[in-house]
Amino acid sequence: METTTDTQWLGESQQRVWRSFLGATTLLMDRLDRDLRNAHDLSMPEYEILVRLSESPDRSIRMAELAAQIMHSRSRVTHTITRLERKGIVLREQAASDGRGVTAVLTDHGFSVLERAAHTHVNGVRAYLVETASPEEFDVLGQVMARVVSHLDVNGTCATP
Amino acid sequence: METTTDTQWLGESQQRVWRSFLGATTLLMDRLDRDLRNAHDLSMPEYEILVRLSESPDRSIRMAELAAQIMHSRSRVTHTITRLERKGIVLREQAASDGRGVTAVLTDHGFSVLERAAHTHVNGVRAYLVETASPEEFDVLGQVMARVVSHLDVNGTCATP
DNA sequence: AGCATGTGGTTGAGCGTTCAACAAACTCCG
DNA sequence: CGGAGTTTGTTGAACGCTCAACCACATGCT
Repeated sequence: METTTDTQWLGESQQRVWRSFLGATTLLMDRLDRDLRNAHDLSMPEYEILVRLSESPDRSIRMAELAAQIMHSRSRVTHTITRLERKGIVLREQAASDGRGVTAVLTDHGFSVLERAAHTHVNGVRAYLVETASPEEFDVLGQVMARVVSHLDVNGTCATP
Repeated sequence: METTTDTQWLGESQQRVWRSFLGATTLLMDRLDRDLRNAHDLSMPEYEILVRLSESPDRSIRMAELAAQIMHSRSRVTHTITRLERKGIVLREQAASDGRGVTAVLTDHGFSVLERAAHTHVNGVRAYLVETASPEEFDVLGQVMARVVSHLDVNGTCATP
């Protein structure tokens, strides 16, 4: 572990950046989530899943792959898919070729929910994030975030407790 | 609201940035939280509160002010402080001069918990975020995040449902 | 003073997440 | 083949957060 004094503390300005980052992500995620819920009865995690499914051949993805794509635990995806299934937005299918495999499939109803929700979401992302940065700044943001991901997402699989 | 077609979708590269951002924040927050919990039985939200209290005169802040600083709802802060109180890390005091006011106070024990936890947290922030960016990039990050906050945090008060 | 409105803080129910434990199916090597 | 070890997905309890309702005090208007 760490002894009592060998830590390199954050400087004044680094701290300011870090606190802005914390505040911004809190406000941003809360807001996007709330917007989606109010307008379409859909949470952000649910929305992310719909997006991935809709982009995939057959509108279906295996549970583990889905979890990896959105960086959620397998357990979390199980629960989320269960809720989505109850709403008739998604359904489960046995994966051919692997007895354990389960693939989530987007229903037609689910797709139409997504089509409507996407407007709300994208407008939010634009207004709350994209518009606050110049294209150059936005690129920098992307590069840094990508590095954070590849650094933290060892072996492409999220927290598997 | 929005009609069916007037939405300006995100371009290929904007989408990549946005997804990196989502993934990075998910992984980053999860990891910092887990590190703190494993080493010090403290969640990120709890830690944030301790930091603010420790920086404040008398190591005490009023509930609403605390909520505003860390961008959480008043209700959320109430719950978090209740848990911290049970752990003996914080205690509640009636605010003089306002019959309704309650201020949270950091106990000595709480302060010593914070002293130890800070190492873990700061090392994490450095390793997972600061080190992945050049100083210039990090500044850009800070500027953009600060703008997001001031844009979303109208009236300095978080989501008051 | 007296009533309306606003603010500070709490409460409890319900939802969503984590975590640890588990079962079933796959892999691979002796 | 057969059994150890891994991967996939689920489960249920415990925890944390949100939301709406609420009480108590404060403020402002007439």
